[in-house]
Amino acid sequence: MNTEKRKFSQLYQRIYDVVRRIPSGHVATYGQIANLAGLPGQARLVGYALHSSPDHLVLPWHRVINARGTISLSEMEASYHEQRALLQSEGIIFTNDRIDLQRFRWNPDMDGNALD
DNA sequence: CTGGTGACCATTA
DNA sequence: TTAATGGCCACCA
Repeated sequence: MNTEKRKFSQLYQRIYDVVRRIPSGHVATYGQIANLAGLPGQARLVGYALHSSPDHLVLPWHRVINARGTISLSEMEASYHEQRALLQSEGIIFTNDRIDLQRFRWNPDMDGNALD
């Protein structure tokens, strides 16, 4: 129906879907999300989708960072500090504004299967 | 239709 | 280590 302003395409939904699966205490990169959403090489789209992510969708958007392990926002923006605070509250550790991806990156394979 | 933009990324120097 | 470059393509004016 076109009466409803279609701000998000099915593509966005796919992206939001993956983002929703990131567990607390872990992070994923934009590229990683793109791959899991079946959109390889479309990291930028993930960023775009999150940027325009509507408020009524409750997403763990703060768990998505760039491949360098840093927050992709300007420190001048309030959302930067918000993201950082949220991550820290989940146990993520920042070292010089950088997160150790080796340690905190979400591994979707062990999402549900405990293969300890 | 066209052109500019971007919460990105891998590669190269 | 940082900096520059090309690629990617949905979205928007």
